[in-house]
Amino acid sequence: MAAKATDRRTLRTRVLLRDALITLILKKDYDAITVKDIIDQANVGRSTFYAHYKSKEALFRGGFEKLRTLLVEHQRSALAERGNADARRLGFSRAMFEHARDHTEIYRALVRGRGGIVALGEIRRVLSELVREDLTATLARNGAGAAHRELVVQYVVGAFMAVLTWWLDRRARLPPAEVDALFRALTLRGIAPADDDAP
Amino acid sequence: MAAKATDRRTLRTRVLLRDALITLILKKDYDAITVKDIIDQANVGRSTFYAHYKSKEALFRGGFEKLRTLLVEHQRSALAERGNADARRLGFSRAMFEHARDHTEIYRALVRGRGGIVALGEIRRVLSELVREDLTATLARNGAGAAHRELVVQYVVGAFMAVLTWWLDRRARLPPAEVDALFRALTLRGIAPADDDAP
DNA sequence: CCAATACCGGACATATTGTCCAAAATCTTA
DNA sequence: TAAGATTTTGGACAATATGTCCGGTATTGG
Repeated sequence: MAAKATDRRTLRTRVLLRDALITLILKKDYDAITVKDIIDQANVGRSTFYAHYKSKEALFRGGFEKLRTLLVEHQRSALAERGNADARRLGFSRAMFEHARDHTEIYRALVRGRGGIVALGEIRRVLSELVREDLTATLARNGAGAAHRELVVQYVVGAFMAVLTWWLDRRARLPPAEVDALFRALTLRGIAPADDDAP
Repeated sequence: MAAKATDRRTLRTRVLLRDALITLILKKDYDAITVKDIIDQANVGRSTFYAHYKSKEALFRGGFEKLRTLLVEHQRSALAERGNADARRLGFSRAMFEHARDHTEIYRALVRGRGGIVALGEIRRVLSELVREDLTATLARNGAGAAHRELVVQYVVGAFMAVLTWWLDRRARLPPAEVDALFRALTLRGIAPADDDAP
């Protein structure tokens, strides 16, 4: 692996490779993309590619680092808020929807086909971390549901991923704020919220 | 493609191939399995494989058909039962967990790794219908959340699939009744259930 | 300026895919 | 049961992908 991440040549190469992969993903199925495609598109030598990434997947996965950082930040600031309890929960949700809306093209490309498996898996991994944090922070006091906390983590993340992909499939018509609100309501209070007798 | 599905040789070969794939899936990652692996395991000629299936995927999908039929039948009989109203809410849940437990081997083989995407996709499709019915039946009166009912469907199914796979990954240790109860509680009341003052 | 380092580019061994064939084995049915 | 139909075999085949390696060249940081 090319060690120093500060060398201009290193940075240049990595950007070229990532951009090339994104370009290709928008054009064809993730599975159909070969290392050769990538280095041709990026104008980079084959050995250079392997000097930076072990495989196509490694390159692909690396692209999610920024997203992870973004979501972690939002989660942290949400947890730090002093508002009502609900506002502190699920701090990643809103940011995630907004990020997806701001990069609809690439997200939609990511979600479809085989690449979606890797992409969604990666997002799922990041979100699981955050939800785990959330639960640890907010459920710390009542040891009640702590027994199967991991089940809850999977439940929440699974639900979120489903809503996210549904939303993307629907071309992200609903405003992020709205989907976010719906998701939060469902997650925090369930699908049968106080069967209010309101007409 | 070998035409006649009644020829003993044909049937024998297909069974051999499907069994071989299942055996291999239990041993290694779906992605890592090659056609060669399969025909070696099945003791079948390479050309024979391609006489029956276009690809590894085709074989995988075909093998899943049986499970799908089985699942639908199970759901039918579950729906036909006469229970009180509460029991019919999310009625698929309990039956699904029990069915999964009764066929743990196959489920785990299908669900694990990336090969599971295809299988889970089918299950997801079936469940979506059931949940849609559920919501239509129980939320019919209050037109409130009807606007984005499909979002709720995806939410519930996504959450359920996540719990199911988590449960399977954990070797289905928890009794079906217990997972079912947890899932229902989360879905109907949310993860922050009325912060009951109970100690 | 110059030593360090990253890139090139192409060769290389290896592996996988999917197709093809003629001969042998097996099946169906008359 | 015999014969005609069908399937399996086993290996050869081209095409393509992967991952490693090297000497030579270009760029960089100090």
